[in-house]
Amino acid sequence: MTKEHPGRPEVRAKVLHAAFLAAADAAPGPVKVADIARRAEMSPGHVMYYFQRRDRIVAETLLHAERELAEKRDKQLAQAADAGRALETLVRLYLPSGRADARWRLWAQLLASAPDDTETRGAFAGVIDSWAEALARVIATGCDEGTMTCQDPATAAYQACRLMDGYALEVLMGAPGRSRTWAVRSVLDAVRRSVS
Amino acid sequence: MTKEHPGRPEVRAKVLHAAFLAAADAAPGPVKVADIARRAEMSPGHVMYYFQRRDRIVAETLLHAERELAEKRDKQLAQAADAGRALETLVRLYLPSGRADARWRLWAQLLASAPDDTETRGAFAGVIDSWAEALARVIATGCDEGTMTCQDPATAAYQACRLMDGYALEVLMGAPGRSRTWAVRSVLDAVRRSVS
Amino acid sequence: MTKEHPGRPEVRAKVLHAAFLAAADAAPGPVKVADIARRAEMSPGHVMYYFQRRDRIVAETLLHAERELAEKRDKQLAQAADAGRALETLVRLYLPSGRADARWRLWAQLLASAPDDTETRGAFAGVIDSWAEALARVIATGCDEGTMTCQDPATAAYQACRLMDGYALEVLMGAPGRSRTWAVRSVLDAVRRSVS
Amino acid sequence: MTKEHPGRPEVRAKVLHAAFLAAADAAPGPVKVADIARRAEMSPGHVMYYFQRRDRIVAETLLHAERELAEKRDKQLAQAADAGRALETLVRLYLPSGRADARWRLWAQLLASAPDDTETRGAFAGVIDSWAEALARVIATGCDEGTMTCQDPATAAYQACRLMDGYALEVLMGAPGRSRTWAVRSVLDAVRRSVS
DNA sequence: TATGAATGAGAGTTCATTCAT
DNA sequence: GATGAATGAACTCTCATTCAT
Repeated sequence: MTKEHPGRPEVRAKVLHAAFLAAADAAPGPVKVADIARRAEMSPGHVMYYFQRRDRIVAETLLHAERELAEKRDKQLAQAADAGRALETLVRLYLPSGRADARWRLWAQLLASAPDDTETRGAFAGVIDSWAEALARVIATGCDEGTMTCQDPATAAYQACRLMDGYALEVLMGAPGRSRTWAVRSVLDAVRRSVS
Repeated sequence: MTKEHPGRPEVRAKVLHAAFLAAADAAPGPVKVADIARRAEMSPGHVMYYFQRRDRIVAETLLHAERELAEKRDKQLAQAADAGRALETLVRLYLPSGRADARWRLWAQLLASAPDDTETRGAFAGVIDSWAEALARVIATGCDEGTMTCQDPATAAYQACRLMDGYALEVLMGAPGRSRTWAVRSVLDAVRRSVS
Repeated sequence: MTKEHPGRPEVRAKVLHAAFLAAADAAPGPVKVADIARRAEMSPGHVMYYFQRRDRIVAETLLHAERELAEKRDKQLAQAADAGRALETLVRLYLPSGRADARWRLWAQLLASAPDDTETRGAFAGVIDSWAEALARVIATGCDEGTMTCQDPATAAYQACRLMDGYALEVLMGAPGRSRTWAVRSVLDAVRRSVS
Repeated sequence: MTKEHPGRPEVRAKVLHAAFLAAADAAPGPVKVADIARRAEMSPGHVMYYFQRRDRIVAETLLHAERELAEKRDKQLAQAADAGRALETLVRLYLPSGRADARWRLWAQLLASAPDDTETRGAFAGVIDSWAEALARVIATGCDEGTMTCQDPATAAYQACRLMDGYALEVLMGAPGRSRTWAVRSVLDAVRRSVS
């Protein structure tokens, strides 16, 4: 899916990185091609040469960011001392860092004009599920360790991810008191209880 | 807060209604003032005369829609035969009808460029909390009836709402298999289990 | 000329006064009807009922302001101890108080879109000339008093007025150092020298 | 200051030229971007790509026109047979050609909404002063030639320029009898007398 | 590949003016 | 006379996208 694209992959990556940074910026609305180009130190025309439509940039940036984060996540989970620590790690990685979290801003932009083609939608579904699967493995490990109890880790994990989504929205909206710290604690409380 | 606005309140309501309908439309991106005006059968200038900034329309439309839905919700909950039915009613009202659900599209647009002023943010926080409170009452009733068990209805209700948010996002993204029906069933399952 | 206008003259005067105040306001551009209406504590529609076109308001406001100022001027000149004092009085009244001087701002707006009809233009020519005539009388008096020397007071006065116009523009442009004080002193110097 | 602008300088010049022509047009009010674009045979968007704000176009157009005129002026002054001719040349170049003089219309528009930033104001002050300096040189030359007498050419020149400003306003207002010819003659009379 | 000038459609917004009440 | 809602025409400005070089 990332194959058969024009241009050198390294340049594409540079654009994607630039778009990610641009998303975190003060600008509340959609990321602008010109902003991305400036950050990537190339011309807008060149950016468009790589990604024909602007929304592709947004979509692929998010996809790229999620893939990188998934790698990081799996690496950290593998190094976690126990399932409890792993759970905490995962939650911290998943939830937004605050109102300006680039990854979640991209999600919001994507939602505001959800892509039409099923292929892209499928790719995002995969990304979403990968978190649930990772969490399921953590829970399963916890069960093996005897620190957690769960009859259906897959379902529990999936629902925990949906719960995190909900808390993420609260953080993004930035209502008073809905900070990242609050969200992390709330989610951890809820998930721990559900697997105890 | 909604007071002291220029123009007759009935016309404001008409605009709000038009904006709501416009949001549900095929149009992928943000609602356009011209679209709203056309639906309300007035000129764009007139629309701007009532709401000086476009984002105010979006915000107030969602607020208005939520208030109306809250009324409907409370009415229906009052008429529910028992807490079980009430729960189902609430979940069905909360979750999006599908990818084109106007209310949830407005939420998405709002998230994509979250308002800066704390006042507006506070208003939305209130709207969000009102659902949790309603659900808490349902759960409390269920406990009284003996059909539910819950030590902390408020927290359980709040988390159930966040869970619904997460499922709502899935429906909005429209991945294959993530239909409204699936979401309703999944949420009901989860919530019932948590209060049993 | 001020006759045969619709509406009570007192209301017209109120509008004119409001427009004058509005011109002095922070707003750099042309005075807006809505601003005038707000200050006059009436509706925009009502303002338009009195003055059919916006530019008429501007023109009549300036005319009105000039007439009032002319009255004030003549009164003060009559009370002046001698021609020297009278000269100073006149110059101080004529020159702008600063960058936000309402009267001069109105002149600037008028210049930016000079009226087409000869009648209005004639009225303004009259206003302009009235200053020259007043100054001519001052100079003549000075000659009588023996404190000034001038063979052609009318011409000298007219040119002095044009000189003041030029200095007024400098003050309006607000270049560093071009303050009202500087303008007053410069003009007085020049005029005194020319009639000595 | 004029450097580091986007776009080729030749195109910028074309826009400036178009804006200058547009200012002279029948249109009474401020120059419109669309008019400029049409004359420059480009799209409004393109015009905005070169000058991000409309008022910059006005300001830079006038600045550009003044610079060109200054060049022309200095060239003609250098070729003038004597100071008397030079004086006449300068006055003719400075005064408006009539009510529709583009340069003076731009000045009027600028005055009607004087720029806020000191930098721009400084640039205009420079332009204004350059005329006074040129005239001062003419007068100095006249003194050398023995055809003029003046103890302080700088001040005399500055005041002569202010006098011309005043006459220019009269021509712009277009009162009956206030033609360019009249203004030229009047100014020349006055200035000659002051340096004789 | 790479540039960045050029486009053009269209967005939001403003505002004088009108008109029903 | 008086209101202020309603209009609609314009205007400036933005921005993804294209294209000649």
